[in-house]
Amino acid sequence: MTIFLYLRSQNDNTKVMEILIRNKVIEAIKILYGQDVDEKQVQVQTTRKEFTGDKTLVVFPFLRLSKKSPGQTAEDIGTYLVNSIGVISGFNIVNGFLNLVIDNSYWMAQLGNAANDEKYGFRTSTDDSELVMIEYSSPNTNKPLHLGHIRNNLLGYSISEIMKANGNKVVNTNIVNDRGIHICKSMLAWKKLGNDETPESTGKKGDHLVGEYYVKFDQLYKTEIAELVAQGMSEDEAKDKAPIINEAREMLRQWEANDPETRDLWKRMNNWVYTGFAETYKTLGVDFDKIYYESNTYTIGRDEVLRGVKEGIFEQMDDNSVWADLGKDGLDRKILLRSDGTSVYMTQDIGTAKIRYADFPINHMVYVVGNEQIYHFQVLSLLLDKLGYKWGKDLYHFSYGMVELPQGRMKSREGTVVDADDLVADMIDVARKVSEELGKLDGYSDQEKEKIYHTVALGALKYFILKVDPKKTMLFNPEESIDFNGNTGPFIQYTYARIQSVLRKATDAGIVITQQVPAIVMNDKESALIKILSNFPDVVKEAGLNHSPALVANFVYELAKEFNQFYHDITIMNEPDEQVRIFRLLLAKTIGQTIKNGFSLLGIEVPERM
RNA sequence: GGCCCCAUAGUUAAAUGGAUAGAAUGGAGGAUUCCGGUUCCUUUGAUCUGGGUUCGAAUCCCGGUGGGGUCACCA
Repeated sequence: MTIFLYLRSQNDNTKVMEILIRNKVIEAIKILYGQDVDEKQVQVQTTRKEFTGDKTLVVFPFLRLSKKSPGQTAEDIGTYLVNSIGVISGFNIVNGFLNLVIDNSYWMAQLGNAANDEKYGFRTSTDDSELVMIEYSSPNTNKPLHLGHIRNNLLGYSISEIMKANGNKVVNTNIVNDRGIHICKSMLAWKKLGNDETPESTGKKGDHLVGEYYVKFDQLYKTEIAELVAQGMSEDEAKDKAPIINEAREMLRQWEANDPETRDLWKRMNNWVYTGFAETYKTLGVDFDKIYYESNTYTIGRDEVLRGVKEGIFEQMDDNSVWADLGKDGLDRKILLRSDGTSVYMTQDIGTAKIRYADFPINHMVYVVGNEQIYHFQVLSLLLDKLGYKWGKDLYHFSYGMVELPQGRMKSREGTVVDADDLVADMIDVARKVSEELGKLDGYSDQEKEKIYHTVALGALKYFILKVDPKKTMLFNPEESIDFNGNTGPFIQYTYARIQSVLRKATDAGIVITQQVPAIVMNDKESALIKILSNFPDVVKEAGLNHSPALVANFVYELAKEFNQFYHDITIMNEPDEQVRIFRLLLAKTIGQTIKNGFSLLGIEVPERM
């Protein structure tokens, strides 16, 4: 049959059927009505499940070409398609929608494709694949990671995996905000109040210890402001004149001047933080190919800004501060260097961008950063463009919404944050409790059990966050801990574990599951499963185009849910016909593999038992 | 105030301009001699508002309302 030859000739087999149908529809309209039709007018989509059929053609756009009723037009085209495409075995018409029925032989072949490909749905990169650099995480070294960072890290990692699955070469990068006035604040507070406390002496995780001093700085600062205001100073003036903030500013100048004592303290405290971060990253299962530090890139940014001044792109004021006037671009004036010559965030990002493009042949740069920085990236893109970098305009800011608590926004300075480490620890406790009640892990060692609790806890957390549209602000209520039932990670992990359990039983019974699909007559449940399964390559592609982990999450859930219905209604191991039994085992195995592949795009592991 | 984003069942959330707006959770009721009861089935309940474009609008355009962000010599 032509369709199968066509399939084999295409490495990229997404939407093959839709494309074939579309081409035949164009042909049909030419032959039947003598008219040319625009490709975009031919809409072929998957039939909604309440109707009979597999693919649906919308015939409304053709009515003015056919000059016939919707029903008659659909009848004409349907007949033509049945005669010209072998695997279309029939059609029905409902309200101007032409539903095409595709023969089971086609779906059998689809299962064969999937079953014989461990990386079904994924494309591999080649020498001429595009290089995508993805920046995510981007922590400050003055406080530990919190729930907001978790959303960032999970999105960044997942987008990276999705881009890889679409055949791109990917470099995961992290820019560490390791310098600046905010870092000096925690250093200063430690110097004043720290009594030489260290992670070792206190038993605290390094990033947590440093974070405590950042909070202490803010408390001191607020006290001083209140005192000055009490003496009759205005709030704004007090904020500027408070002794401790001026000490912090002086410390930043000392740091930029390479003062040895300041630099030593800085290195020491940053190293505490890095040790802490490494632990959190490991727990979350995220990693980076290349880490940049702003302490290394800000000078490059400063040089770029000064070049801009020389070339008349930016202006230097009498007090030495440097500004970009973006009035003509519809934006405001933006400071690039302070009057004391020190750098700001924007300066650093200019330097970081420049060095990245020097280090890698980047085709596509993605910044995974919260939506409160939309303006920042708009400006960054413009500034780089003005500085003469042709890629400046191409930066893609993947912005995502805040994570809010029931009482509102998290504020690290006020200590109202959900700490990343605490949250994960809580999730693991819940997973342990649920698992112990079920007792499926009896006989496992404590170490094996802990590994599974970790997998399930992280699965719950990651799925909970990634299934939500990244654009949307999400509410997280720590009181109602994340569900393990319904549309959740553990539900899908459970489905996977269940499949593995059946496969183990089959192996124990000496059944060999061949890669060859047995030629049996499928029932409706079986073909329904294959139809969902065969969408996977397309979902991977769409997820890549839209940078959307949520599409993958929805797909995997749909697949798992359909499998559970199948599993509930139809026996696998008790099926008397051996060929049918093997077919079902192969189907189950392939679905398990696809769940695993889909979840890998979300950074979620699947357990063999749970 | 300028600019940007968001608005769908009580709650969390789907839907390249297409059919009767699809799920989960919660509530109510039920099934399963089962290969893992974290399963399955039934029921309840939603597109903020007013115009416009279209054969067709949750979706696109304009005006409201509500919420959030941003416009720092913070990052």
